[in-house]
Amino acid sequence: MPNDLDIEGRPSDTRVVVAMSGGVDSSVTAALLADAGYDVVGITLQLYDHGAATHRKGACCAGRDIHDARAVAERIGIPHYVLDYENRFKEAVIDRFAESYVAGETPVPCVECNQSIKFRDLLQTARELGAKVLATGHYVASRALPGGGRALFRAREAERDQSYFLFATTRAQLDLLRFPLGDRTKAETRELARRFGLSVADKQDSQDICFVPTGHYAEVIERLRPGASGPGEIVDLNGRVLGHHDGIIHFTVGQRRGLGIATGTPLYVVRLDAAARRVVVGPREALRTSRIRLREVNWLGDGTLDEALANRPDVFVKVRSTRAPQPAWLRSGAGGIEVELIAGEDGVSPGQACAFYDAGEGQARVLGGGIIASTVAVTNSTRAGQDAAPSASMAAAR
RNA sequence: UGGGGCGUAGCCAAGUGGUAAGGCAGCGGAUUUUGAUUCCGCCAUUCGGAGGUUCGAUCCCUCCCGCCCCAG
Repeated sequence: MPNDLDIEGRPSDTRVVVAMSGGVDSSVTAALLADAGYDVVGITLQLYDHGAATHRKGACCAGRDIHDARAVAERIGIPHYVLDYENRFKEAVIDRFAESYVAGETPVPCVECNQSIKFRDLLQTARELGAKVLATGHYVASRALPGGGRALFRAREAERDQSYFLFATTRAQLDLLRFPLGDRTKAETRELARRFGLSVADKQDSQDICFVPTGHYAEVIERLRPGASGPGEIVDLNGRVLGHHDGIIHFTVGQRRGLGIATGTPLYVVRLDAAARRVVVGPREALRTSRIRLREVNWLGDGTLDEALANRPDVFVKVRSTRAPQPAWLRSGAGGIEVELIAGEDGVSPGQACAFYDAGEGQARVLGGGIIASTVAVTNSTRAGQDAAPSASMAAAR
């Protein structure tokens, strides 16, 4: 009979590696599993230089956090290892992050980190250590499917749900991953932390990009790619020059602040033209997007992606982490997989994630998702350059 | 150097004898395991300058400075 991690055998015979960041969530995850009798091994990844980030509250996996993770492991009596993943983290996450910005996109480093660092590299390490599965403190639910395999669902507490950052998890990875906190609330987690006597019980939630200690991500990019993003023009939808900026990397679609241009009405970044080093701005209405083209699509629903697409399925999508899933159609278009947003969304940026769900509320099943390659405005007559391979937007900019 | 108009925060702008609206920009905070958005707060002891009238002037008068228009 399978135990509560859906694995055959007794907990004590089941080795589980827990990815411990030093925060409350992963600490409680480890404590919970240890308490249930599993053979738990804690692993903390050192992901980046901790010199700069040591004093940063809420940062993950540098100095202070490693310390906290170690203390928790000691407290709950499990072995704990710290692995140096700095190089691979830099290559897989930080460098890509910089490249994405330089290319005029806005990346989601957490997606990349989960996908390659945690669920590929660390998972493999866990297997090598004899673990049946890798558990993390993510707020997302994973359940065994009747016919075999597992499915991913949004967390019980919708505001806490982290499925947006996990859409790229493959089925194979899903089989080897467990998320014990998916059906718990944050309040419960903290309560458990107190009950287990963990020092991190009241530790502040992490936020912002973990490897950007100052909160100024552009500084990091500038250091990694000196001069890659030079100054350029800020133009309106008709190409009229309204001002100048010192680097496209400082902006993202939908952004209002930082433009420094005072017309009587608010201006937002409508799109970025990396080749021409231009920031195109317009009124809020110009932010409305009705269609999104995706790349790197991962399908987690029943059947194959092609089978699903054949039916032009009704789905719900999230194009940002902080909003409830919105109704959409999924289909195969000229340029690949496309998402038609029924109600439209504002400020959708290439490089961001688009996660699919089977419902707009509750613990919807995660059907996968993709990276936003380009967007099409609601009224595309005025904005030919918006739907865009780089060549098209360059042509439109002239 | 004839006539007319205007000069209020970084930009735009209301007020016009009773003690400086608003928008944009900017700054700070809240929210947020991505970027944004959004929300909240702050932002002219002072109205081109100097005098005068008045209990009291951004508002009335005089002069000066600057800008704009028309110009027979």
